[in-house]
Amino acid sequence: MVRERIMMKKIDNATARQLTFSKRRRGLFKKAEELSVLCNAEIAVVVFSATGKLFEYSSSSRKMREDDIQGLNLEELHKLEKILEVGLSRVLQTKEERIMGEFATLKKEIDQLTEANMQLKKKMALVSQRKHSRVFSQSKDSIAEEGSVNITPPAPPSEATRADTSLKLGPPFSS
Amino acid sequence: MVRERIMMKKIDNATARQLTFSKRRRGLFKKAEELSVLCNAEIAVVVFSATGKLFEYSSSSRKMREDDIQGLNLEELHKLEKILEVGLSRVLQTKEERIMGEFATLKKEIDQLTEANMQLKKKMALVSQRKHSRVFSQSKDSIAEEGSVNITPPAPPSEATRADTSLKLGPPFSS
DNA sequence: AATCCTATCGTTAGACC
DNA sequence: AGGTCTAACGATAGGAT
Repeated sequence: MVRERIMMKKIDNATARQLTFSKRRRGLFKKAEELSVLCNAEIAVVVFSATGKLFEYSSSSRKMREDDIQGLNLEELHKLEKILEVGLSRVLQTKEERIMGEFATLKKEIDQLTEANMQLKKKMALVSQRKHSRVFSQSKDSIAEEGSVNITPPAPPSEATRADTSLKLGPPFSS
Repeated sequence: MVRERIMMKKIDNATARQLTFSKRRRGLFKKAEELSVLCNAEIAVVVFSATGKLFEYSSSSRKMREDDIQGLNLEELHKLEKILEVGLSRVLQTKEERIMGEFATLKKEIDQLTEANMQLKKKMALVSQRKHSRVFSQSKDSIAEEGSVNITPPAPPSEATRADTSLKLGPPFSS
């Protein structure tokens, strides 16, 4: 078991690559932590895996503190501003698209359920009629009974929906 | 020269600390680069030194690429959005303050120069008078001569100035 | 996928330039 | 400040669990 020198190129074997990613990511975060402690520096590290998962390290509980930014000159501020602007706009745009996608999925689901509900109502009406012929009259208004599927139609998605990307989100939808 | 084990706390000696900061920062960026290459990951590292200087590494020429963000779920997007929002607002605010400070400094300088200029004009007028008494008449309109200090008064800073923080910046002012 | 193990590689403290 | 050198420390590939 001779340890071989690592070539600096993408690891071919997917399993080995994933393992290395996990190990070296921890190593990187540790190095960042050490640098931050030893030299009193403020550090943020953002890692996107090839599969798109986000990993993040920040030396001071995920924030760019007042103090850290104070010392920067205008050139540095300008540079950082641009980085953050691009990042934020990308994130906002992706988030909006994602939300729209979720809306579309939900709407589809609702349509399908609504359709299913209608079918059930029809069936129910038929059963009700047959019952009626054998026994006696029931009110036609109270079609919905215990155990039936009944859905309140949602408000139709308006133009305004699209603009609001800062919704208070509940537990995340899985992607 | 026995190398001692490093204690994980802030290095007391300022010189040694600076040296370690420089070395380990390079090391950290190298590790980030390696991880990015080996595992096809997208990585950004932001380091603020204790003195406030900014150092930045990004695996793909300072950008959060479309692809990196695409894979994130809503929770991750929300998280990243918040990080970037806070960072950006801090940066923008600091930049604005910095620019306002620079404006104040420049205005002060201008006031001083204007004052100096007035004094020089007075002196010039006196010299001119004395010359006149010894030689002969000069037009009183052409007070400004080669070698004299003359400043065009700037437009007074308006309210509008404060709002514009996205000025096209030239070479940075030193801080 | 995370953790342990360990031989080995890579990083870096300390010294000098 | 920055680069070089080197011994030793720390990270990690490969393997096992």
